[in-house]
Amino acid sequence: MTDSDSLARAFKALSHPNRLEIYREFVRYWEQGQQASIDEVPAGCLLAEAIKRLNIGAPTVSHHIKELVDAELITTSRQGRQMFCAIEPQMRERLRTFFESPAAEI
Amino acid sequence: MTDSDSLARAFKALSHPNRLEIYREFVRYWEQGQQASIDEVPAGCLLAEAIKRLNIGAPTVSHHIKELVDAELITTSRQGRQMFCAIEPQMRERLRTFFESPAAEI
DNA sequence: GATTCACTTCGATGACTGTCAAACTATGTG
DNA sequence: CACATAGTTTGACAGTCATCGAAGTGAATC
Repeated sequence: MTDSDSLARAFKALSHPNRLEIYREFVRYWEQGQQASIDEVPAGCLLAEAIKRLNIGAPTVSHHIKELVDAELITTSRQGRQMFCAIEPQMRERLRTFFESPAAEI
Repeated sequence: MTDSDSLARAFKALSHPNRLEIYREFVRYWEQGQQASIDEVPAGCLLAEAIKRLNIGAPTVSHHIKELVDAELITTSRQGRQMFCAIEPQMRERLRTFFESPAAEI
């Protein structure tokens, strides 16, 4: 996969308002977690909230999260029946530098 | 339009490899122009090249450029029958800061 | 072991997208 | 005016996407 392809894939994952909202909300939770020195976020409360706030069903949220994972924007893990999500700092950084020098391939 | 909507729109515009390539190529030309202290790029040569390199037709390129304009990633103007394109620095900066603090609304 | 919980997978559907060929517009050139 | 150039608009089509309801899975709880 070329550099442009993986970038395009990440942008695509963020190209839908609902998915972008989910990503932003993860970042919000995640940043709180960082302050408390844990690096993962229990997804449950967020997902339940996202389902309510964004007015979409659980299957759709599940699908959106998969896309975020496939685009390497987040990672997930499980403990029991809870899902945990973490931001992928590398991709976030890659995307930030893209807008500093969009022409540069990495 | 909410903050998330306009961000999502910009990401969508960059979510297709061909469109991303066109944007990157504009940035490349634009940065050369900046050094020569002009702020616009004659699109002609680029578009002809894009059509060849990316193997897509003129109507498709035209369509892609419109999407980039609608997303406020670039602006266009005309002189005679040549089109000129310029990068929108505000949007580029907005997107860069997004990846610094994705949760922050602006 | 039956039930609840927290998702996930499947199948379907309506909407959107990328692409092209053909026809069009507007500007410059002989 | 006729013709070429540079890009646009239109209409169509195949492919992708967001969403849902229904059914499934695997872990905790009773």
